[in-house]
Amino acid sequence: MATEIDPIAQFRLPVTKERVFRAAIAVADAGGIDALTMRKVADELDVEPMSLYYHVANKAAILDGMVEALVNDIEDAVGRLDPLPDTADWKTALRRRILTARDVMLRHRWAPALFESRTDVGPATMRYFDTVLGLLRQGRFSFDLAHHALHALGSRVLGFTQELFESDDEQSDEQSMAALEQMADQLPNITQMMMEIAPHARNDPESTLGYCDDQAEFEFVLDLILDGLERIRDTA
Amino acid sequence: MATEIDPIAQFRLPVTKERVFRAAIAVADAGGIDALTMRKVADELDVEPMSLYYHVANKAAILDGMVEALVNDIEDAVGRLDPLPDTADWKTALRRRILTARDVMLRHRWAPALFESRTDVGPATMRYFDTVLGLLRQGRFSFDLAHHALHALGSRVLGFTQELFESDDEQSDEQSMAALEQMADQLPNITQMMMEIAPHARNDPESTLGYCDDQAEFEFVLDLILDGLERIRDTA
DNA sequence: ACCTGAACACCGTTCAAGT
DNA sequence: ACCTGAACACCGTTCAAGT
Repeated sequence: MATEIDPIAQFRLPVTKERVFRAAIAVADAGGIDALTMRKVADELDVEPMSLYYHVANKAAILDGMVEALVNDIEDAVGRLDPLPDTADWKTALRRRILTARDVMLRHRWAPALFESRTDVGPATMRYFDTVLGLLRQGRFSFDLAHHALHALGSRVLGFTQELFESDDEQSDEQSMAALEQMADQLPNITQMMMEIAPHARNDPESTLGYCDDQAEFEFVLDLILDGLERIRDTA
Repeated sequence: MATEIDPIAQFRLPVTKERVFRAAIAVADAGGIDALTMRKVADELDVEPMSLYYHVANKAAILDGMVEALVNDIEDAVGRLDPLPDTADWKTALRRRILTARDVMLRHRWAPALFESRTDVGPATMRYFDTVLGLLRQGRFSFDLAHHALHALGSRVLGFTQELFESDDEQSDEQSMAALEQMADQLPNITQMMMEIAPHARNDPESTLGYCDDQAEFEFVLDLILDGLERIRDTA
């Protein structure tokens, strides 16, 4: 039963679920999540759009698969880290894992919004949370407090927070700064804050709202939460 | 120059920006954010789809307007609360404001995802943050710490956290529970947690992952953050 | 088993035109 | 000033058919 072989198909890698997800990630990396269409993913794989439906049920399945693929990337990145000394405590291990997750996320700016839009949690994500839960348990957290901890960390455990003030690339910082100055009388506190903690930022188009360092803020809040959890553990 | 009057139009309210936003909110309340199309919003206003473009630039402007409308709803709800005694501290005031915001959010389940997807911050939202900043300043926070505090609270200041484990209505809890049991060997910690802190939940289809109380978790984490901030303020 | 072509229903939006 | 009809480009997806 020698199956006929498509003369073009034999010169390209066969389509698989995994390759569909990776192609989708490449499309999103290149053009943002709005550019992610079935037709573009198919293009990326050198295949007709309808072929995708042989491998995945629909677009939602691709979005779910992208999330799982990125969680696997995080787990791989954590695996490549130098092993921690036996003396390392839970906070060190968890903190390092979370900042590694953040490294992965920073390479896919569209990912946070995608993660938060999904409602189905896949097996890779489940295992990720199970591992984090294990770290907390090693840190002598009760299941009850560990459960609270997962809620407290939220998406931060995967290395991101969805910033409400995220500036998109369309609107320049000069523009938002100008809009802000126009409302100065209605925003007495924000205006004063801008002047006090970042007078230099008024002409610095590099920084988000003129004065935020996302990485520093991420770590500040992360430590606030980790320290708060530790304190609760030790006083309970 | 007596303008002709459309005999149908005179029996319906004139379309305005505000009415477009309110109609969009009604559509999303009824059918979720995916059901929000220009055509459905127009239907809601008893008007042709193309008429909307006379009042708003595009769909993105409607989404931005919906966010602003909800922020105004929050501010109104806060305004309707009994005034706090003069002795009330910053934490009481901020906590109450945030839980009031949450009440509004709970009436619009699609709103959290929408809020997080927007990148332009409108004037009402700006004023909201300015007010929160004012509360922190009254609590003797430096601008620097108050700024950190806004990051630490994140979307929580508007009454929501985007739960990664949010169960959608399609997939029943029995289903996710069954999927979880099937992976039990790969999820030793989660499995044990489920058995330990919520053995009763295994047959309780009412609770999210079987044992989470969202409101209680929200308040737990809120207090964790507020207390942590207060501690930093007092030791700085 | 794997891929494709044609077609459908639906979407946001443009443009020129109506009153 | 405010609203509309026709049309366009694009989307996810179905179905029957190809090799």
